[in-house]
Amino acid sequence: MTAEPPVPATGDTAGEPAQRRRRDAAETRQLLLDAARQRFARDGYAATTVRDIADDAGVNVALISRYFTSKEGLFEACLRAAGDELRRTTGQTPADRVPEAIARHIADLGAAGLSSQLSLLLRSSGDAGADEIRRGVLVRSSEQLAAARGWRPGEPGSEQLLLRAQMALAAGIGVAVLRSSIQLQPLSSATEQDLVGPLRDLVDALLPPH
Amino acid sequence: MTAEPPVPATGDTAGEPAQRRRRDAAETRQLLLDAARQRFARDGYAATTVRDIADDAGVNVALISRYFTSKEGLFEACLRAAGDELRRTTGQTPADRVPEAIARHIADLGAAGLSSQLSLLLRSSGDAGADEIRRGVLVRSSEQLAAARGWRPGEPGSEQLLLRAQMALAAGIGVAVLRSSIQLQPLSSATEQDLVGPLRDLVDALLPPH
DNA sequence: ACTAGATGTAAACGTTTGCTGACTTAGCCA
DNA sequence: TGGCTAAGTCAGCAAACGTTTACATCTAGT
Repeated sequence: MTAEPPVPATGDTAGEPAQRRRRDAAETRQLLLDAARQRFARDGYAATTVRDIADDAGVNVALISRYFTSKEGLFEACLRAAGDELRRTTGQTPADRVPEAIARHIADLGAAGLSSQLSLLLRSSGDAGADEIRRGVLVRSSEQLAAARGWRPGEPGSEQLLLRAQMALAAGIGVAVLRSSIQLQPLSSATEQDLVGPLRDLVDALLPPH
Repeated sequence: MTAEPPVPATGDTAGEPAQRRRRDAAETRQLLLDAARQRFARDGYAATTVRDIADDAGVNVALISRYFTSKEGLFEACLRAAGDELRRTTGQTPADRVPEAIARHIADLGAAGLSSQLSLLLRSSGDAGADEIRRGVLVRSSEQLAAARGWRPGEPGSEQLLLRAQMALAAGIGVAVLRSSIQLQPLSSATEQDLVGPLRDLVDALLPPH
């Protein structure tokens, strides 16, 4: 459904961040989105309750239904945000800088970290619509990654390259989850510097620079 | 009434021999275990209901509490079974055959497949005890994997090797999940032969044969 | 200043969840 | 056979879930 909540009238007094309104639909929406992304990424969809999210955001539960129609709608919004972020990374990164970019994503364990957006991508919601969004995000990201190493759609024999790009993506997501969600040591406490070397080896082995 | 040993120790899953006891605690336990492993791996812990599991196993719900105390107890039992299986693979495999072994695990997409046991390892239950078991399984498996490439506990500078082994494990689990749970194409329909090559490159890059 | 609509609140709805206790039935031995 | 115990069934509880409804309060435009 394209159920759009009452459009947050942010058009007024644009570019006025200093003046924080006490009632700001756009800000409330964003608070919910941030809280939900963290919860969904860390605990999974089913284990996360809408009351948890609302409490984290410091906001009333009913506003989830108001702004995102339902819990599923909120999850889909999180997926889209994570997909945009990921595509931005894999898209506008020079081919030889991909391992560093992935390492930066994975290493960022902060509360609002990019790592949680990676973990989000393998949390299933049980909702068919969300699954489709997630697949689309992953397909596009892996295609961008493969393209950076010479893959062209439909080219014979290039299926192998796409497969290898997807495995590299899977590896990155796996590392992100074992770090943030499972908290496996010493992987969990490794720094970005610790990760970038092995990741470079990994990516270069799967996708040889051409 | 033909006398039958009290515990037939049934090993088969589907094959229904004519002489199946109508009341067999050991078999019922195993039916529940198999059904639970599949459900937990595919849908996650929180999204799986005990009624779902019982229905899949063709067994009454109350028997879960009887045989496994609780839903969490059943999950922990699944985790232990998956851990034994994984440790058996990483443990008694020659160092240079590790990629093949991992590929075999990942490629097995059957209903009672080994792949689902890999996916199980990154499903969180929200239970502290289960999380500890999972961490233990992953730590031991990664140590075995690292040891096969020369890692020795406590040796200075070998932390790097363990880290790389955990990343290889993470990569394998990530691939398994994207294949079975997310169903990402073409990764999902790749055969064992398709996977073993890239996996060999991946493992060798992370853990150079010494 | 007044009002209409946007924004937020509180409480409850109906459903589903994991789990339990009392019950019935099958299997086995004396 | 009779009877005792293991194995399985059944109905239902209390809590938690997502969602909705009715209401209160703030903000913006006139």
